[in-house]
Amino acid sequence: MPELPDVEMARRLLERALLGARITSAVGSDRVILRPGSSRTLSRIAVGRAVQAVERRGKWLRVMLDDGARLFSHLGMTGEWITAGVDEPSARFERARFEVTKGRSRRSIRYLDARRFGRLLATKDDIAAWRELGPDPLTDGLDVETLAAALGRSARRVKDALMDQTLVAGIGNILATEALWHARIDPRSRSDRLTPKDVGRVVRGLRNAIERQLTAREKAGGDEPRESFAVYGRSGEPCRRCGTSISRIVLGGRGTTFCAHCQERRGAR
DNA sequence: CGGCATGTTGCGCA
DNA sequence: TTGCGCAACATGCC
Repeated sequence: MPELPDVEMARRLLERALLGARITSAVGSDRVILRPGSSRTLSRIAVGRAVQAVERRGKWLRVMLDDGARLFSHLGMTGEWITAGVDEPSARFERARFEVTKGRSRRSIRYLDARRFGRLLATKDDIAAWRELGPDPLTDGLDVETLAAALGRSARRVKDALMDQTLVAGIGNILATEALWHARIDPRSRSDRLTPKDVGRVVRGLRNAIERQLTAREKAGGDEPRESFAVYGRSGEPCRRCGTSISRIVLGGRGTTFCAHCQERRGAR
């Protein structure tokens, strides 16, 4: 379930469970997810440590430990964190588990991941993927100047540029699709052909899409209600603005829906 | 059975 | 060098 809003929900859950807690056990049951580390690395770095902060940047989570070491979590396509009682049996697709104590209470925090595209890393320093992340729209804020500069440097399709984690962090296929619909810009537009006004609309489109997905999750408690999407997954349905049937194309191997009538193309191809 | 999937990386080609 | 398609990763679900 992972794009920025989902990862933010995961961050809040981990913060409630881990902040101020001490890790008494850490076990990973899947080398793919721990790669290039191992369950031994994970427990060696995490066990005995207290958690000082649970942060998110884009789709990455960073758990800061009291000796300066850190845990990084990326949810891939199907990753999920849950909390459980220490005696509860393993959940389906459970790949790693932490046990923590906070005051007198003991909790078990578990990482689930069906497809195993996610990552769980224990390191002494920040990893490259974290360092190379662009500004996060929620924690760093999104400003038109910065985005305009980033988009202006490349002739790529604007949708691909928005999903480039080094330009802006946390935008995936859903948010990019939704934001461009809100902005009324064709996803195939060249990113360097957007006017400053266009970039302003993209920024508002992103804020709008992020905000409504976060709210939808806060309300529903879990899954992303498809109801909260304006165009994503709605090919063939009428555009909510103009009624035109929503188109579906494939860009960079990803399904892309848009309204061919009210999302205008910038830059011919 | 076929098609699709919220992510990332690496390869080959133009 | 840049942009882009595509396969791979490993699996679930409709």
